[in-house]
Amino acid sequence: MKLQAIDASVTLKDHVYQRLREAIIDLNIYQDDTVLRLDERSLAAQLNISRTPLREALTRLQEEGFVEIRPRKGIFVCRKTREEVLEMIVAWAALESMAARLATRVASDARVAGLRRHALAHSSSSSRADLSEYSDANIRFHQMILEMSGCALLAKMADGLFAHMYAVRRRALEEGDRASRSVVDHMGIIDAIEARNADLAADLVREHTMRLHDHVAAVWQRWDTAAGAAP
Amino acid sequence: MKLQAIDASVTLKDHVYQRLREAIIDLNIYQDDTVLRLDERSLAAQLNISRTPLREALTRLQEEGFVEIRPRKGIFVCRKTREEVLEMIVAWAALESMAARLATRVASDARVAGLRRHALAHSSSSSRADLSEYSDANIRFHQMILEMSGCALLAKMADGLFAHMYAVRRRALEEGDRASRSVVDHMGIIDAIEARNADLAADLVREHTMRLHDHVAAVWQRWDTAAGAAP
DNA sequence: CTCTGCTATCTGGTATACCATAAGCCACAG
DNA sequence: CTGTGGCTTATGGTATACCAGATAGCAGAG
Repeated sequence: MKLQAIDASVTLKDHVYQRLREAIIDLNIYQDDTVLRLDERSLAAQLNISRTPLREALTRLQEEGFVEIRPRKGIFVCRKTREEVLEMIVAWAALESMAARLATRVASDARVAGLRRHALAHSSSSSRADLSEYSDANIRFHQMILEMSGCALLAKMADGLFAHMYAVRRRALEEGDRASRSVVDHMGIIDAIEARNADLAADLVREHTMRLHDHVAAVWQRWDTAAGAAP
Repeated sequence: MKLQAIDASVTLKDHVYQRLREAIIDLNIYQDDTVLRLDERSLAAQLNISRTPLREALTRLQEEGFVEIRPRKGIFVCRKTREEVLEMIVAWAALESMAARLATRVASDARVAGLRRHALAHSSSSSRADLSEYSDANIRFHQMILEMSGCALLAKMADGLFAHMYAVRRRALEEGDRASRSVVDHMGIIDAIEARNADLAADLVREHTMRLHDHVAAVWQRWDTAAGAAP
């Protein structure tokens, strides 16, 4: 008889953490009049657990910048300011640029071919109305580069940033003809990696991501007034 | 009458977190026969608090990779593998390289002058036996570049990496004539920033940090056998 | 009518009690 | 002597009780 091993390392607090994380990411907090207040007791009741594991999950979420816990005031989902978003994009550009550089050295030809295949398969959707699909494919493209670096930490750190930017990215891509420009950029990046040109690949990735940075900087001035220390 | 506002947002769990973090960083776990096991109850007794805030602090430390919590097994201080250390150095190079690039655009002449002053003040200690002092000054040098970027997130992310590398860096600098080479590198970096040469500054910083990467990769093969999933 | 101060209540912070699993020890059967 | 099964104990996981600050509403003094 063969039995599958049971993973006893998944605890309630881990489940709760993941659930809350997904829920918060799905919120699309920006511009909505969503209630950003979380109540420990009612959350615990909803999830049918006690406050203890819930609080440990919330601690993790605070650590990652998804929520802010103000003692005896409340727990609030964080609304990133424009400056914070811009800084996240800068950090992302830094990480992915390095990833592209490494990829030119360590990525197999097969992986590069796979990247090109992915980019080609989804390039058409940029011209269609289905920008949401293109947005997902676009994120995947960047994740693939990060994975091709062979450096798991780069990918992990970038993923942490991505999580905060799902809402942002959708909106950013929907404006102007950024999508088609994006396709051109992607092809250039793939060519550089394929040619094993480390400096060029790193430069192109950085410039590509920093274009999003400049775009966000130019388009969204309203944000910096939205959040901050409430009285 | 003027009174200083009281910061009521510092809670026990925050204190505990900081204490434990410092204690763990001071451990210099590598190569020691230090006990890596932490016991919740005895820790709580030592700190004279209950387990609840302690556990929340430990959750944060786990999130940051300082400890590993194995359900019903124990809490262990993490010993990074050689591969993990190398990846941290890569990520660090990525972040600081971008920081240097930004610094060439936004750092004031005064800040750059301050950086040069710092580097000059401590360059002599590299030839002396006091490598510990040089190591601290060296870390400070890199932090200054990160701060000069004006991007707080880059600095914050890099600091998270530094914390894990205090033990590593001390040892790395103590071998060979890396210290004197380091001084030369630093001056080149300062010159590039002063000349507002973004590409050069970014390249020099990256290459400088990646030299540490290659050094660690070459010197410490033993690590990759040390840690891992214990039975 | 207005302002002050009390109080009821809500919220997160902390302490404690209890639970389930893991691990080592030991007695007993073979 | 050896191996098995159960018991004891240690450990983290979870639930619950209690605490103190924060907040809003209300009553009474002015």
